[in-house]
Amino acid sequence: MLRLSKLTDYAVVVLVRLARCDEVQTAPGIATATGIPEPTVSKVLKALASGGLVVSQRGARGGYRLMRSLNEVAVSAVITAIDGPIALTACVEGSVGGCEAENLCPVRGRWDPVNEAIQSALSAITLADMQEAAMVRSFPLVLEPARLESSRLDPTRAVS
Amino acid sequence: MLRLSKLTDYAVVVLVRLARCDEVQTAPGIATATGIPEPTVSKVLKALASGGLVVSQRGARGGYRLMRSLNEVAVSAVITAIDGPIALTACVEGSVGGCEAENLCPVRGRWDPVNEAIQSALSAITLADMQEAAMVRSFPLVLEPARLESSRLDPTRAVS
DNA sequence: ACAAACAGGACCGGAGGGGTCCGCTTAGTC
DNA sequence: GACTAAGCGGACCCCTCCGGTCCTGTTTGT
Ligand code: FES
Ligand code: FES
Repeated sequence: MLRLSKLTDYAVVVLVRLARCDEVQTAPGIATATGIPEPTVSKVLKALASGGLVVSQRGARGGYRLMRSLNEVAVSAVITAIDGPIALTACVEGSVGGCEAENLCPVRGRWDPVNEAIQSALSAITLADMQEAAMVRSFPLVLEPARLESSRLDPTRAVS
Repeated sequence: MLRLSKLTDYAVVVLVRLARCDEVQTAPGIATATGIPEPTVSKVLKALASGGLVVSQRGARGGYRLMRSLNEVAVSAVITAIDGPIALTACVEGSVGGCEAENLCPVRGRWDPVNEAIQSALSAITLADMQEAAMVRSFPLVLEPARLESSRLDPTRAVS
């Protein structure tokens, strides 16, 4: 299902919340505002801070503050900050030793183009797009979508 | 890391192998040819058959055969057949009850555009592209890549 | 009738991720 | 200068999911 981690979802929630004012906001405050348990918020914010998406202010009256505005933050940046670099399979470039029978394998590193395509798509969407998406419902997908060739199979057609 | 399941990787291997001749090929045969353990090959082929990517011939002298040629099969079709419909988070359309505090949550279903973008990117790449990719190494990414804006952060720059 | 192959499950073990907690450091405040 | 409110870094556990295997039908050529 290509599921991305739930922490990334939380990260987006936190970032959007963080964008509502440019004052510093404490992790407990964000926790109560969003309903996400406080230790989890803390963990997410720590990851985002080390990823350079937010800046932290230590000490009393400390908290977190956005580093860039939402339309400067790509979704791929959030995913990278939380889940590490995007690597679809264990056999992408790097991590050479991970695969058994890699001399026989006929797809040595062929996922790389797919990987890059996804990264491109994710880099083209910013968090501002995402929050806009929920307001203008059923909007027609900002970036050029590379010609989605409508649904080859899957009779259930669960679009998600 | 946006990891996709290893079974999908195997599926691509199997499909590419299956394309080498249009005769039916048995699951044990493919297993020995690719080095993938036989029960796993069987499972993958079953999923692909139910997804409509291969057709099966039962009985003695049975086996599997490709239904479409490789350049007619999008990567998204393979992923959908193996891993089910692509759903980045638990909170995409459908599966309404899965999320706690969904009335508070400010990103209700905002992953949908991201989801569709990925699906578009994945639908634009066919298996033929993938096998071509490994031959013409470092090829410049067939589909228009929506302007990947080069690497905001991550000093390590692990591209994969 | 036999054998070879697929079909459709059940089943199990390990890895990974969500979630929590604790001790330490920093910096405002009184 | 002491206190306190926050972040920082890491260790930790538990649960879920996935990879991998196996077994019992069912089909079909020989
Ligand atoms: S599956 Fe790893 S190199 Fe092919
Ligand atoms: S996180 Fe599930 S609806 Fe927002």
